[in-house]
Amino acid sequence: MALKYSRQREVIKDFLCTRKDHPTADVVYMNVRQQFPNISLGTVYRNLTLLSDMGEIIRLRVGDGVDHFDADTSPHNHFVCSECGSVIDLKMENIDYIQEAARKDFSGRIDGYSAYFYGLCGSCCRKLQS
Amino acid sequence: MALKYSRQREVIKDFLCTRKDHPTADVVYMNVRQQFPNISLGTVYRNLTLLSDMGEIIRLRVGDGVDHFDADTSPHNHFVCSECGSVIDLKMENIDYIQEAARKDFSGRIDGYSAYFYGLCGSCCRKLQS
DNA sequence: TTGGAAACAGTAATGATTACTAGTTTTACC
DNA sequence: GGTAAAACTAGTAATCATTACTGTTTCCAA
Repeated sequence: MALKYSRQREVIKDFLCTRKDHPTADVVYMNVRQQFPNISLGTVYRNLTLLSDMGEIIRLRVGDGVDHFDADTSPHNHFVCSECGSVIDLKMENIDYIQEAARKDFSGRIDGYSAYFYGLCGSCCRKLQS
Repeated sequence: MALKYSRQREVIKDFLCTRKDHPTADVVYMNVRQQFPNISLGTVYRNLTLLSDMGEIIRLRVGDGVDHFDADTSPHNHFVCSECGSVIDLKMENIDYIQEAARKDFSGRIDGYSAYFYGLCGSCCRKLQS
């Protein structure tokens, strides 16, 4: 009986599924609170951690000091805008082969990697031109 | 006269050059304090940020919630042990070409990427076998 | 030498996240 | 349906890395 049903967890997961912008815990909290006014921030954090431990969502660490969460667990990469901070999905070929390159001259075991790209997003690019 | 000499900054940089294990700000502080007992943690943080802004050192964010610093600014990749948390240099071919893959179908501008590998380091591998 | 910018030590504040606690909900079993 | 243990919750306090503030000190160009 390790895991019990929880309405709060369902609502959090459902909310995350509606978003493609990789919200932070705080953004999840703000939004979920509209349907669930009494939910506590701790509950949001606990369930986001639980869901990501179960592999139902992904925790993204893109170096801005705040964790982002993604309900899309299919393999894909991310881009972070240095200007506006938005986190965007990248449509690109799979680059898992970089693991082979890393394994070549390494005595330990490589289980995976974390990679993200940064620069200016399309909309910030346009703004900076004008 | 934007940048002035500072003994503290020099000592911090020198210490970092002696280390290949990518210490955190706190580790730098602990060690530098042995030669410089009155140095303040804020000074360590400020100078690490300054040095990395100038490109003399690199700030590493490997998802453990603490920044690591590296005096080796030549292009190379890093490995993080999931067991002991150590951060290790990887000798591997350059993988900058993944940026081209990312640029292919993207409307913004890609300036760079951040990547690190994780798994078990050599020494933790051996420990877990016995 | 000296004036002002830059840096400093020491301390307080910030902000994301985690831990704690007493009460509530879920669920396996009767 | 009843019930009890385990999981979960809200609310709050604590943690911990990092940054900001403040009054003093150091550096350096003129």
